[in-house]
Amino acid sequence: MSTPANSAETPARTYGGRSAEDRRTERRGRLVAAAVRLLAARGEGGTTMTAICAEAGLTERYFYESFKGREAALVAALDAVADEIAVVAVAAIEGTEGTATARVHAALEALVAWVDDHPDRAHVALVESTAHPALRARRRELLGVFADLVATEAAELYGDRAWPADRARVQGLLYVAGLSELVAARLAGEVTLDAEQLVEIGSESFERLAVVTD
Amino acid sequence: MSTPANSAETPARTYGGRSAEDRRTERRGRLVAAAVRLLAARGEGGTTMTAICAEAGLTERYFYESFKGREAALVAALDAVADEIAVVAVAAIEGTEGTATARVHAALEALVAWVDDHPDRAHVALVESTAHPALRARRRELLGVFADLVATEAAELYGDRAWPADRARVQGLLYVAGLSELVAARLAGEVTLDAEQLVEIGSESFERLAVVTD
DNA sequence: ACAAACTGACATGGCCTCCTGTCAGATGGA
DNA sequence: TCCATCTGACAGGAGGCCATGTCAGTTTGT
Repeated sequence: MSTPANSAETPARTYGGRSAEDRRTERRGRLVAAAVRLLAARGEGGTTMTAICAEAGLTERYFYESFKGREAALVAALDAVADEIAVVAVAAIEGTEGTATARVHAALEALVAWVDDHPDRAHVALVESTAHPALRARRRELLGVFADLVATEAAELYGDRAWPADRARVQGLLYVAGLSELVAARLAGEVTLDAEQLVEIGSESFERLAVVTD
Repeated sequence: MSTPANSAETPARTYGGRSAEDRRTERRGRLVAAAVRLLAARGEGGTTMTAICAEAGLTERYFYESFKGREAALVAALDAVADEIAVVAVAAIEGTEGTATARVHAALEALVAWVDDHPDRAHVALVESTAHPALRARRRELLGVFADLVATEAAELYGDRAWPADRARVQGLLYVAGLSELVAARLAGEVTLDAEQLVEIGSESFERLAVVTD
């Protein structure tokens, strides 16, 4: 009972001028960043625990400090990239005033610009996210989130002229999935479109799908 | 020079009443079928060479008789399933008379029915096809083929009211990819739609995307 | 200065996979 | 009948990864 507070569980000492928790999260960040780089460079199959540790400059012990296993690290890497994308998309939509068309346009411009600026991370989000069961599960969730986002925006932008509510999520999923495949194909060089054309096609398709015509 | 024809390379003897080539292709077929079953049941990671051989009731030697390695077998399995789908789609389109809308409807009905009748094979085509680099490459090719098919149909069905030619392939890709993700989501139970609703959404989306409105 | 906590390098065991090789038994043609 | 071909079962090495454990050296607080 000499030392009072958190004793056994977290001896909690400062090291290198930083708290235990600080160091711990910094190591986790390095591991996640390393996993993202490896996913981009070597694919899911090459992103082994050993490789992640080597890339991060950390030893295996610290890997298990932050992750239960390889799978958890892969999912964390995907989450990190997905968060970036969500931030970019939401910021563009919320930061733009004007007509519905203009806001959709702005969101797509921001997304395409991000992909062009970060092709490696985009590859992780669009391609490697399908390579492992755990990643696929997470990708499905993320697709659903974006589909809901799209559906919500459609309702907000177009009002009663948008999808009927019961179909919004489904239509949103079709749109989001189709667009992401198109972006992935462009990223892989299989489709040659400049950013402007891609944005144009994306927003035009969105309007055609979202707005009820009859 | 006593025995004349094909000597060293292909001793070519009948066994079990069947020619050498006959037996060889039958074994290959068993291996491919086994690979498809394993892809559906255990996923790409569980579809090892050893497992394929065990499932097919053949030994490793016969595996290498037909395939250069595991990858080749995986691709062959995907091809087998993709061929089925293409046959179903083409047959439905070509076998239906009537309006453009009716033909699109018929094609989607046939595809959805096939998915419902063969959920395992559908899972291989829609989900596991993204699990391995070699499979992804093949999947991309197949998506392109279906996108072109869709683009061609759009032009044939809707004439000048369809996509402009330079965008047809791209728009087709967006549609095909979006639809396949939607079908996959339904297959996974994440989206509850009966076959009729799915067909309706699919054909409606197709018309909205394909037909120029302005 | 000294003990406790922290860090990094390394090694070991267990497991599974790919792939090759060997060997006995079954089948077909001369 | 006899030999060549075909078939199936199995063994085993090489290689990779996961997960854990050990150990010397460094930093911190007392």
